[in-house]
Amino acid sequence: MRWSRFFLPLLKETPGEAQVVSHQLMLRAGMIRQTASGIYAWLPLGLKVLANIERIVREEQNRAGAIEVLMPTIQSAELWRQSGRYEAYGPEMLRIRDRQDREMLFSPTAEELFTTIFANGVKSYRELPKNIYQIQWKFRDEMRPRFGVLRGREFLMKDAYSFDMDFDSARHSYNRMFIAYMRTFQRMGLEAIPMQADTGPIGGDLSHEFIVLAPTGESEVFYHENWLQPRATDAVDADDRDALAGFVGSLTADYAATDEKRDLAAEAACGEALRQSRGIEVGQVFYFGDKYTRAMGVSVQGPDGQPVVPLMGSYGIGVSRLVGAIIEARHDAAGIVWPDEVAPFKVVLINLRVDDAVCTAACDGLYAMLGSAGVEVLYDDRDERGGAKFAAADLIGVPWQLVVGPKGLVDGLVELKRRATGEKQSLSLEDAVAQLRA
RNA sequence: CGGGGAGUGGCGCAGCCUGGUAGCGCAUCUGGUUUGGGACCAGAGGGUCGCAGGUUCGAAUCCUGUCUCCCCGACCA
Repeated sequence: MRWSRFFLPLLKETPGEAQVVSHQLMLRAGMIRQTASGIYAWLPLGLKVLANIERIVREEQNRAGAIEVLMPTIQSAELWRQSGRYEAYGPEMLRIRDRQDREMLFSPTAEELFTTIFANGVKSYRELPKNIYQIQWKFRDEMRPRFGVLRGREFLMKDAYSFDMDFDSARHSYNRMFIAYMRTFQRMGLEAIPMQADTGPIGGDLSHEFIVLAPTGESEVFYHENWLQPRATDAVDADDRDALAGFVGSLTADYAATDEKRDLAAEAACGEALRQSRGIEVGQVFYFGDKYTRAMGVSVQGPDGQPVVPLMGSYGIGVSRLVGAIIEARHDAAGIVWPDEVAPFKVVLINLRVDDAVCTAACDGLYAMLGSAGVEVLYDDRDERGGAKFAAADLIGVPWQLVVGPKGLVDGLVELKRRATGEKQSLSLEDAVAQLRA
């Protein structure tokens, strides 16, 4: 993409509305614009990041055996009356009336609809287990939206729902999602800590929140310092029920809890190793048994011909929130530092002298070579001074900066710089392309 | 919802107390000089001061109402 043809409105100054660093950087880097309290428009750069996060989430869900669907955002109140939540959910649910004065709502979560769709399509125990998910916009009319996309009212969420015949199987479904979540966040460059958590309005008796440590986080969290070490998540066969249960058990052996679920005895056992900090919740997994299937009269036929009420879990990831959470965890004084897998581009090609025919020819050539090598490149072909280009490249946080100027070209060299570390190397054009291709 | 604060060109702000018809920096446009870490000179465009009502000869400024946004608290992916 040529910068001159892209839509990337950068801000030199921080808008007064933004208080936390991720919000400030998202506005300054031209990723989002606010349109109403807690509601954001996603501009091209932000959308590319959002799509990358979505892709990682999707790949890991699919890998864990979940099946993707897409539900409507607008749902009928009737559906929610069946579970009793239309009244119970309260003012956080945005209620709408259509032209026939029918009561509708903008979905804040989708247990009812998934349960209904499941019940319509699955009649036999032979078809279980099932785990179906979507990545869809939700709306929760929060009392106080804040911190940009970290607490928006409209937000993109991955929500998965598992259906099993018995507790052991349901527990396995839960564990599969648990490990998928660990992998998902690691791929985004985050160490998310699973913490025992309250189940809240969804209900149920087993739940973990996945928390990214950050000083701006809204949750107060307590954990054993062992959690500060990265965890291997590949070392288990997720299809082996006992092995996976053991693995998840060992992962959760170290204490970690949010402030609603503190265990003072466990904290005492941690001794000096107990840590307290703030965190951002990026995902939550719940097991809640037959809460919805029973309320909504859902059953499948068991092996003996008798009806069995399936047991459910639900699993959420805050996809749009992750954009903010990653920035909170990965930035410096100059701007964002994207982890490779979520970066909107792999490299910024910086043409230091667009007025210099040799320099521009070299850049155009590099742009073409990188393009045909399949490298996602943002080509800064704007008529700006070097300093402005470096500052802009640092702000948007693309992992590599390929700097091309007449001085280096005298010796046939360009400079390849790593955004995260500031390491620079001088290379020939061909070597630079080869390195970026790798 | 309770408590606090703010709405003035695209962004950041001053002016308001003590009414006299709007200003600064950045950004934008034109011309020129420049160009390896946010250039310089000259010129230009752009604002019914959130909205409505009131007071006054006259309102960004005073009064009333209203809308929106932000911050702190109780709730949540």
